Amino acid sequence: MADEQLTLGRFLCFAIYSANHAFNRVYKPLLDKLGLTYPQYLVMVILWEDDDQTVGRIGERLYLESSTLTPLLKRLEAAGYLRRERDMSDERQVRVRLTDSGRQLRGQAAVLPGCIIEASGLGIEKLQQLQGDVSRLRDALMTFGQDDEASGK
Amino acid sequence: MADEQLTLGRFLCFAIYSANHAFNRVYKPLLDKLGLTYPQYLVMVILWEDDDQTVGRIGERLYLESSTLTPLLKRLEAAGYLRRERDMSDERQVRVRLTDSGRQLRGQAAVLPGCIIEASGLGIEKLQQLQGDVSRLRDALMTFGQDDEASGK
DNA sequence: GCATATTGAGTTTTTTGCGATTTAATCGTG
DNA sequence: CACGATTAAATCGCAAAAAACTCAATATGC
Repeated sequence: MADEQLTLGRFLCFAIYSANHAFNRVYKPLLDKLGLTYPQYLVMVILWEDDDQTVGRIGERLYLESSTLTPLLKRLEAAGYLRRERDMSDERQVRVRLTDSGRQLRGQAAVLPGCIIEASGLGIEKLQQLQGDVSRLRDALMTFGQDDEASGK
Repeated sequence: MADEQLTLGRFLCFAIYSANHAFNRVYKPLLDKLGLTYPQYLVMVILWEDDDQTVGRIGERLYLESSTLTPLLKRLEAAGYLRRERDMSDERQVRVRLTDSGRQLRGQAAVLPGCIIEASGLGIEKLQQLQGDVSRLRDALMTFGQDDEASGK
């Protein structure tokens, strides 16, 4: 029973870990053409959905700290895809906005999700269900972490 | 239809990406006590299952290249958990073997999977099903990548 | 038996990611 | 208003991961 749990628990985390790698490998050649890395692509996706967000808000959605995002955003700024400007009314915040070049990239990136769906070899329903299950798992894991902090300290 | 695909494909990869992060965060405090990182833990798990493997074989099972594994294995060697020795009969290969200290670590790591199962908040059946689904997704993505190389080049 | 191809690890460099600390701006309270 | 507390982002230092490339050992073809 204990051994059974051992095996199961180990393998779900490994399945997620290796599936993440596999996604990376499929995305890599496609993203190379756009000059983006995978985390950079995720930031662009967020901005294509809602332009003009603060660093903190982007971090909330991607679960990343400012220490990770700041250099990443600077690289995207250097590539000409976005601008970083202090908010007028609250100068602690930095607002991130797409440039024309960044908006144009969206068209070129539009083929990506289709490629991924094809590569997954799964139907839309199954993909949708998996996305829901994995997202709920993530939320449970994150909640657990917070509980731990609250009770442990 | 095209837009629907866009959203789905994007979010499944993000669900996996963020779930992987969440696993990392849950594992981190537990692994810190053992002086291991998450990928280092995965290597140890493989060696606990089958000791005395080559770098290449470990890479096959974890889907990692030697460029990733070599530095990682050197750190584990420096920590005293394993030894790396050239194979006598084929000196291109390096055989990786646990030390006594590395074998002892298994006992301390035994609590981890239970913690992860608890953190996931899911039942054994659901975990098992998810593990299967995500593993199959990974295999499909990897097969696609290989097809791509074979036909594309 | 020798030249070439292939294989297996290692090296180098860039990006990612986190924790701890720092700086600057804003908020609250007296 | 002024003081300290809080917030947002940036910086620094570090470990890790991934890709491109190199190097050495073995295998293969002639």
